[in-house]
Amino acid sequence: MEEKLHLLRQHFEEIVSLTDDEWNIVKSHFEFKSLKKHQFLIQVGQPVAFEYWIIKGLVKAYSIDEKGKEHILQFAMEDYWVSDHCAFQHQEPGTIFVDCLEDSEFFCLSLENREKICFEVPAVANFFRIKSNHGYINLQQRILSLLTMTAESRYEYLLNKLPKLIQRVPKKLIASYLGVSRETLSRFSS
Amino acid sequence: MEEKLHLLRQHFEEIVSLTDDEWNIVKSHFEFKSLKKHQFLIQVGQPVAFEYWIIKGLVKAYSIDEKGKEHILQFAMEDYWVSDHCAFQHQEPGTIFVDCLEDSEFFCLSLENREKICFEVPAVANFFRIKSNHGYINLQQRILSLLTMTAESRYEYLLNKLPKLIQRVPKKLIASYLGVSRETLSRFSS
DNA sequence: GATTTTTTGTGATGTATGTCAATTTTGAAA
DNA sequence: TTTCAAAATTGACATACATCACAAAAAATC
Repeated sequence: MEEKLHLLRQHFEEIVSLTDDEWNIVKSHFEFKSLKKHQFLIQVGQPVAFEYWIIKGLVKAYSIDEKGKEHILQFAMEDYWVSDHCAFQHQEPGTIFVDCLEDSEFFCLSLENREKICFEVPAVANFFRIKSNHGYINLQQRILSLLTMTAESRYEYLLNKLPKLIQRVPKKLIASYLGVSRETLSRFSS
Repeated sequence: MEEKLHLLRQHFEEIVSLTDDEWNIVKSHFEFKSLKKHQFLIQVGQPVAFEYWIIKGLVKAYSIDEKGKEHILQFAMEDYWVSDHCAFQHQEPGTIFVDCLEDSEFFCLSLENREKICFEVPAVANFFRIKSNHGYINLQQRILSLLTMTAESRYEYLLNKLPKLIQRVPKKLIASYLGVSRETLSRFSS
């Protein structure tokens, strides 16, 4: 476990510096969790007690529409954060599903604990501020890609941006992430 | 000007508390700017020196594709923040345009000053952290709406969510925000 | 290793939405 | 008030992509 916590510390220290004392405060506010492939991290209607940092593994966050079709909001793997941020932030029942595409391990942070360490250790507030800002920028780019690009060029773009991901994830899920039917994706060239 | 700064303070204090001393530090790091309708706040290829909090007015943030078509990333009005966050964060040339749909006034915050007040006044780091988080949640919902909803229901949804905006903005811009042609939007019922 | 399930590929067909063009309406400027 | 430019509407037609159906391939499970 010490090794895993060390990875988390590295993750923080990519953005901000922490003293050993600060780190000891921070790390004591996380819980460990491990799930097998196909198990759920978050479900619609259930409480969303945590934000999760992924130690290892791969998950998908998605919603299901009236017709039962799955729409993927995010893939998240090692070193990513994932949650139903909306439900988590407002402490409301989940609005999306998150489940494991591979056996996965997480460090879990409750809202209470997050606010606690953000106010006790200012560097942590800055860490999450900067992380959240990066996330915002990413989502803006995804929105632009949905507005400006054809399904095929979104696919090419993703192939370039996250080639490793494509290999770990069935194409029908990639299709669902891109907002295109799996049949159409299958007709694309590369 | 004191009145306008007071609005900004209120904006911060909706999320975090600030002592008078803290506020004096914070406010000294903002600059005032005023633009007329049709003037640019940010242009592609130009430096993006600031993030802007809108005191009054209305702007659109958009990119222009190879065919010269405009795609609206965001409308921003009173009490909103706007910038080319990506270019701003990395201090690179702008990748989008932001211009005024109405005469507008702004408080401007440089990257250097933002980082300064975030590290000098922890409450400010928390303010931006929480704001950024809210922004992230909003963008996630917009992505879901682009993935799951038809153009028509996205329009209805927007009518409900931001009725005031619709009245201040020509429909062809709404169309561009929704990712639909103005002709198609014009054929929708309500 | 055999069997079942999941994933992928491909054809035929339907549909939402885009594009082009012309007209009307609205609103801003003089 | 008149004039002019921008915005909105409407029709005809084009197209990217969805859907349905079925078959093949690959992967998971027993």
